[in-house]
Amino acid sequence: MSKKFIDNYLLFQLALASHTFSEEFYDQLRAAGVSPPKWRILINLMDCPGMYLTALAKYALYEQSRVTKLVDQLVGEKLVEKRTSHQDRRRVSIHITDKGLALVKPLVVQAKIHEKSVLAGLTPTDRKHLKSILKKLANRHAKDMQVANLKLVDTT
Amino acid sequence: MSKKFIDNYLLFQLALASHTFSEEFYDQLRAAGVSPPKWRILINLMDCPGMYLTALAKYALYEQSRVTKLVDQLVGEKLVEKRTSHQDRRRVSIHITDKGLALVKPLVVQAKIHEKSVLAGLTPTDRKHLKSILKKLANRHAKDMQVANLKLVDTT
DNA sequence: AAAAAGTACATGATTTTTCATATATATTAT
DNA sequence: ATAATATATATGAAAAATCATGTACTTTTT
Repeated sequence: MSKKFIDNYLLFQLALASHTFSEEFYDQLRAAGVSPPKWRILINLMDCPGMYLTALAKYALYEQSRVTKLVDQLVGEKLVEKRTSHQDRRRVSIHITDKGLALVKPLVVQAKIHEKSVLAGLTPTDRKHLKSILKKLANRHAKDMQVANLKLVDTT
Repeated sequence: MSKKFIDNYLLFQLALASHTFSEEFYDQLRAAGVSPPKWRILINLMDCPGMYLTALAKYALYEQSRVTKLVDQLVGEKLVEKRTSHQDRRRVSIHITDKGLALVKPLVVQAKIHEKSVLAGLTPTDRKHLKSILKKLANRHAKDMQVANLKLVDTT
């Protein structure tokens, strides 16, 4: 079958790789009773606790209003907490709870194992190249963050 | 800010790259009045006209029932046509119309220009490595297609 | 120091997407 | 040939996501 345009189109290639491997891992997540969006919120908070809601949204690649709703659900499950900033009472910093950490930590272990299985399909040099190139590409997103002059975490 | 896990986690890196660049292009699409899902259906059909609905769904990375609905909308806009297969009357092969091609072709030109701008941020060797590695990764998806023993196009 | 403009987050209506399942046709096993 | 199983697509209710806008607070301008 000829897929002349698509198979060489970077955006499709990236979407395909992302989709294929994410779905693989999402099956494991769902088996643990965690939806993919909640996982994305939780690992971001694990990496960077106390992030402000808008920053969290940008890092988790979701819309702000969606993150408001996801966070509210997670608050209901006692997996995260919201704290109003004292410096700026409009802002809400989000903190992962101990319960949240207890849920997410074993999933991080699983994620690392899964990642290994994905990378196992590549040669060591390919692995190195891939990660280094993806990091270079990530800078464009990082620039957007700067342009937005985004304040990330609560430093009270 | 320390993002120790996420910044090195392949699935996140892929999602970030895919998201960042796709959103850039989606802005152009929306300006042309085409939603991202419809674009994905249409380019797949441009590349491979007459695909069966289920195959189209796998290639466009959407669920079957969703593609049924997207295709029905596109039929309403006269951008694609559905034809029942004579060999297997359950199957529906989807064909892009001339109107559909006329809509999509200029967008393909834009997509190629946009892709160039993305790749411009990389060295020529990085560009080569990236595409070749992504193609290797794509084989896992291709294997799924084979496992599913998917009949792709109508050959009446 | 007001007024105006800007920002962070929340809210609710609308749209999109998913999930479970129905329907129609094909294939396989008896 | 018939029954049982499997497959392709459609459908409709439910859930999730988006969009436009509201509210509360801050910053900037005059």
